[in-house]
Amino acid sequence: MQGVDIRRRSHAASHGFCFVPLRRRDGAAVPLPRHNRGMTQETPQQDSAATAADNTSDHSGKVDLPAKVRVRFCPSPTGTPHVGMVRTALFNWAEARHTKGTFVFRIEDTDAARDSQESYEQIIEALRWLGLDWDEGIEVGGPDGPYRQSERTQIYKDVAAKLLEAGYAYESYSTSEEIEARNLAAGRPKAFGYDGYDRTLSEEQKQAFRDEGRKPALRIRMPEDDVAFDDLIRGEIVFKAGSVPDYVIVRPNGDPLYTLTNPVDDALMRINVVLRGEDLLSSTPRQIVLYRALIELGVAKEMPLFGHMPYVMGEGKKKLSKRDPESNLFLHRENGFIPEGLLNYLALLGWSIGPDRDVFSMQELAEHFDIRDVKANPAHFDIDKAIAINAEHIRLLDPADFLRRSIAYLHRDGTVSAPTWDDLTDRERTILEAAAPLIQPRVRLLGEVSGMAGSLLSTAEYIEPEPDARKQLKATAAEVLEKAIAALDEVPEDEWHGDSLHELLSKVLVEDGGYKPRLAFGPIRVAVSGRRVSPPLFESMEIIGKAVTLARLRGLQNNL
RNA sequence: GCCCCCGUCGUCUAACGGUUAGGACAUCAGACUUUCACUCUGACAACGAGAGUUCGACUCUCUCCGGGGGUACCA
Repeated sequence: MQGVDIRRRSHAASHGFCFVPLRRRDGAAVPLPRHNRGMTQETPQQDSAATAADNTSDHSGKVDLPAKVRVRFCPSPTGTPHVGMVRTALFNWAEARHTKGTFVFRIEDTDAARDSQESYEQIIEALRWLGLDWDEGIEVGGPDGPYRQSERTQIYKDVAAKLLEAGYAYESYSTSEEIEARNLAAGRPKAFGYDGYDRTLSEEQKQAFRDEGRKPALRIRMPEDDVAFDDLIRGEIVFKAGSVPDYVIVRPNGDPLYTLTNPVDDALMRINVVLRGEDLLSSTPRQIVLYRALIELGVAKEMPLFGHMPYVMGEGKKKLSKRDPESNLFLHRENGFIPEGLLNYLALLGWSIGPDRDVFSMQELAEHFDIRDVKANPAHFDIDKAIAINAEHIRLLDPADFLRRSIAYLHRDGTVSAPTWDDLTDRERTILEAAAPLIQPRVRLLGEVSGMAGSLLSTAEYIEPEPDARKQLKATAAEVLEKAIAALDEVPEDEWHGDSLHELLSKVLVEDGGYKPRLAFGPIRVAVSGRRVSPPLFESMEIIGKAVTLARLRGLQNNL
C-alpha cells in the first residue's frame, strides 16, 4: 500500500481564511500611524488606550507590540560573523532598547557537523566590539539558562517526549530514499517533500520497522488548515492548507533539530517578539503549529509576534553570501570601519530615522526605532555609501577618541611602536597629537590613518614616492626643489613654523619664481610625504622639522 | 511543479489619497583650498505594466510581468 497523501494541493481560488488568533499582549498598545511614529518623543504612550483591546491590528494596519518586548538574537556558530547577521542583531537590540525591553542572546549550536567553537567566540567578540549589549544570555547568564543549545539537550528530549505522547508528534520510519521513491511512483514532483506516510502507522507496522533495527524520527503533524499570522513587517501572511509537510523535529539518533529547539527555547525564555531574517519566513507556519502544541502542553505561555527582516543583498540580485568578502564583519573592522559607522549604515538598510536624514547615533537609533517601520524589500549592501557614512562618524569623533582608536591600526601597520597610547614614545605622542586633527577629516576608514601619518612619524631622510605621486612630478620639479632648498636652508630653527614656511615658499616660488601653485608645491609635497594625498603640507613640514624636511627635499632631488 | 515574499532615481530611502515625487551615496560640473580631503553650489536621474475604486492613486484592490526565497533527518 502506498502512502496516504494527506496534503491537499488544491488550486481552489477561494479559501476561507483561518485566521490564527494571536494572543492578546498585555500592556499598552502602540497604535501609531507610520507617518509620525518615531519622530517625536511623545508618540508612544498617548493614544494607546483606544485600541488596546484589539491586539491584532490598529487602524493603520499595524500589529500592536507588547509594552516591553523580549527579543532574542540566536545565531548558529557557523563561519565568521557577517553583516546580515549583524543587522539582525542590531534590529533586535534596537527594538529592545526602544521599548526598554529585554535582549536575549542565545547560541543555536545543534548541528555538530557545522558548528565550531571558533565561530562561537567570534560572534561574541563581534557583538562586544559593536557594542550591542545583551541583558540575558551567553556569558551574562539569566533566569532561563543555559543559553547554549548544546547544553540543553535534556530539555528538548523532555519536550519531544511530551509532544509524542500528546499526539502532536509521531514516529516516522521513512528514509528520504523511500519518500522520494514514493513521490516518484505517484507521479509527484521530486521536490514534493514528505508525504505523510507514517502518520497512520499501526502499532504492528511500527513494531515491524523496529524489528528491522530502524529507529524513528519524530515529525510534527501539520493541520489541514491554512496557517496565518500577522507579520510585523509584512502584514498578514497566509500559508495555504496542505502546503507545509509534516516535518522532523528529532532525528532517529535522538538529536533535536532547529525546528524543535528554536520554538522551545523561545517559549522557555518567554520571547514575545521574534525578529529574524526573511529566510525563516517559510518556516514560520511550522513554528506556529508547534507553538500551539507547546501552549496546549503548558510549555509556552503565548504565541510570539513575528517580524521577518528583508535580506541584505550582495552584487547582482543575490543574497549577500557568507563567501562574499563584503559580508565579512571582521574584514570591515580591519579596513577601519568603526562600530558607529557600520551600524548606522546597516540600520539604513530597510529603515530610516526620518526624512532627509541618514547619520545618527546608536542612542538616536534606540530612541526612534520601531520594527514596524522596517521596509519589506531587500536592500543591496553598498560599500561606497557604507564608507561615506563611516567617514561622517569618524569626523564626529572627539579628536582624542579618534587618536585612541587609530593607534591599533597604526601599530598593525608598523607605523608606531606600540598598540596603545600609553606605550608610545614621547615623540610619537607629540607628533600624533599635532597630526590627528589634520588627518581626521581626511580619512574615511581608520585603516587609512597609517598612510597619512606615516611620513610624519618616520625620520627617513628619503621617501620613495608612490607611483601616482611620482607621476605628479613635472619637468620643473628639479628647479623648484633647488629654489625651495636654498630658501628653507636660511630659515632659523626657531622660525620653522607652518605659516611662515607657507609665506616664504609662496614668495620664492610663486611670486618670484613664477610657478603655478600646483607646480610649486607639488614636488615639495611629494618629497615630504611621498604621496599625492597627504596632511596639509606646511603643517607637515613643521611637524617633521627642518632637518628632515631638507633631507627629504634633497633626497627627492637626487632621485628624480 | 507547489508554497511564500518583494517591486520609487544606478544604490539606500522619504512622501495623512492632493508635493514641481524630497534627501543621501555614487556620477558629472563649479566655488573654496598649496595638492588631496573637508565644506559649499548646481546638474543628471525613479513611482515595473495594465485595469479598477476615487473629483483625485506612488499610496487602496485585482491581474500580469519581473526578481528572490522555501520546498532537508541545515539554520
